[in-house]
Amino acid sequence: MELGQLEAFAEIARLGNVSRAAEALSVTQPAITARLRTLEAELDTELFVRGPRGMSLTDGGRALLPYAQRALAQLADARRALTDLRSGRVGELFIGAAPAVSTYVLPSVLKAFREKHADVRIGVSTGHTEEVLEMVLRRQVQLGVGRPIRHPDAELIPLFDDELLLVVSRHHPFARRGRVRLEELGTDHLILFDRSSSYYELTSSLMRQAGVVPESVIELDNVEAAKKMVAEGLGVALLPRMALAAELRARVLRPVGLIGAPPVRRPIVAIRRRDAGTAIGPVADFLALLQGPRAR
Amino acid sequence: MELGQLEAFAEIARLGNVSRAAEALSVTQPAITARLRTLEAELDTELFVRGPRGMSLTDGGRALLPYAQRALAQLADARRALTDLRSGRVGELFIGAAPAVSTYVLPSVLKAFREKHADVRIGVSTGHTEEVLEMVLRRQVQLGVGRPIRHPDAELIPLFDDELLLVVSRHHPFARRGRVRLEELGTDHLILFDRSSSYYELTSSLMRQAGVVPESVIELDNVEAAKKMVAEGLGVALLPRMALAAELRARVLRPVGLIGAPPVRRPIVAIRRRDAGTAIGPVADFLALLQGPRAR
DNA sequence: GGAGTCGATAAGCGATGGTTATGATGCCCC
DNA sequence: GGGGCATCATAACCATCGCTTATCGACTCC
Repeated sequence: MELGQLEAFAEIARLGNVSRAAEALSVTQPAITARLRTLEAELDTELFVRGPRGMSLTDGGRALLPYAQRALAQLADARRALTDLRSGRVGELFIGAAPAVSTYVLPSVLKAFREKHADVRIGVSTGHTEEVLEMVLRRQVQLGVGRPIRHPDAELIPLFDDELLLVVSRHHPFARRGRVRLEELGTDHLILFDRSSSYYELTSSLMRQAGVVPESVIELDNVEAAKKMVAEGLGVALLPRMALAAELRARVLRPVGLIGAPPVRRPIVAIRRRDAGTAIGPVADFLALLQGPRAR
Repeated sequence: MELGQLEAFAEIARLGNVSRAAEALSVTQPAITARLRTLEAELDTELFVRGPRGMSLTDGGRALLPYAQRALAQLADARRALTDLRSGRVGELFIGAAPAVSTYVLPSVLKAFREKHADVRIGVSTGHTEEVLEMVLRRQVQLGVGRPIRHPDAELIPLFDDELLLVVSRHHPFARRGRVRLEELGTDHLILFDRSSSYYELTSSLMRQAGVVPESVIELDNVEAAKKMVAEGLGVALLPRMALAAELRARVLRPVGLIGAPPVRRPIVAIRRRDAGTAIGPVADFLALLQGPRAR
């Protein structure tokens, strides 16, 4: 039983005529005759009665027809489904992302994605990068976004570099100067966020290396609160740039350059299972969006 | 997209291994590799990721798999359906039959048929042969049974010869003699049935040819009543043998041979549409049963 | 009765898909 | 860490199968 045979069979049944069916399938009439003959031989069932005005289904043919049609329809659907998938128009997009990414990067990227992919189901799970890796490995999500973390089964795709930025309120003396030396932070209140975040450790070590012991430290568990406190003039903070886009644009917070300290960059990567192959469809499109300049 | 390719694809997906799939399909591994490659090329989609421990589905493969499985399942079902149909085990059997056939032949034949074909839907429509022909031509029934009646689209299959039999009650003087001359009927009451039936005309012409004018005639519209009347001694009747099986066996009615008159035989035939092809399945089995000696 | 339609058949050819043999790669275990 | 053992890919060869062209045979319809 071959597809070509079933196709021929279905067309003959539809058109009641071998020659017409051959034309419809863009082959010659003997080819169709042969297909039908071998099909009948294999099934050991006469499918049509050859009459002087063409072909008419036998009971056997009538019994076969719906199955053949359904099978062919399945394959047509399969083609369509794959085309849709490759086009990214439909399908699923489940993302695991680190908190800052989830809060400050995904919204705008997903908004852009949504515009072109209205029919894609989107899901976002937030967790620290280790948890994101877990989600990827367990296939709970197709794509993770976070800092680089090695695992034999995971592939890391660089997206962009995040940066820890020193920000102060617009009334703060640093705001005018634009650049300060690291040691000057010792005289100020330092606002740290989320001890469980990797940024905490980064910030601390930066301070230690410079021999700076901040006069006092406020510790918070989320960036939003930290930003508010800085804006209120309660202190200064080193915060990831990607979390600051809105405040910097609104000039509510001001960035201050650090003299004598290398910029603290954190690569942000996409995480995929190696065995997922080349990304296609929604995942591929979303990945492209993340890598594009818009994302930052 | 070929069936062999889909089969290979499904097997690889199931077994996660090209070599194993090849074994399962009784071909060599390169053949399966080639099938998969051409399938992937045609669909322009990677279906598996080749890992060191075998193959694992990509998103594309995962999307295709259910379609492929459903298509293959349809074809397996198709095979089964045709086998069932050819075996006659399941399906439909709609019969149109002349009244005498319907009443006196079909019950026993259908009983025998039922024993071997419990799952076949059976339908019987009764009508005179002309109506039976109509039913066949309109495809209301797959098979008609009646007397021969020509039509270009109808094929007639001889089944058996029915015979008009002279019967009398067991107390009738003829019963002892076993044979009488046609002319002797003139002194008796003749019971005729159903002026619309072809038997009426047959009987009448027989009488006319012999120059016999029965003393009196009772005309009925059904065979059952005629038999009852004969049994009650109200007269003699020429009735189709197939309607008399029970009474002859029970010796309630006695057959009487006619001297000097050729036996009046009526062929009973099956009627099918020519364009229905060779009968298969339930129809074929039923036809065989009708042609067999049991039917008579 | 001849033209036209329809399917079957024959012969030849090219493509396709199969086999065997071998290569490349990564893992596992000693 | 290196040999053996999986895995899948590739190459070369070959047979088969299916398609095309050309023709036939049967039947219809005007």
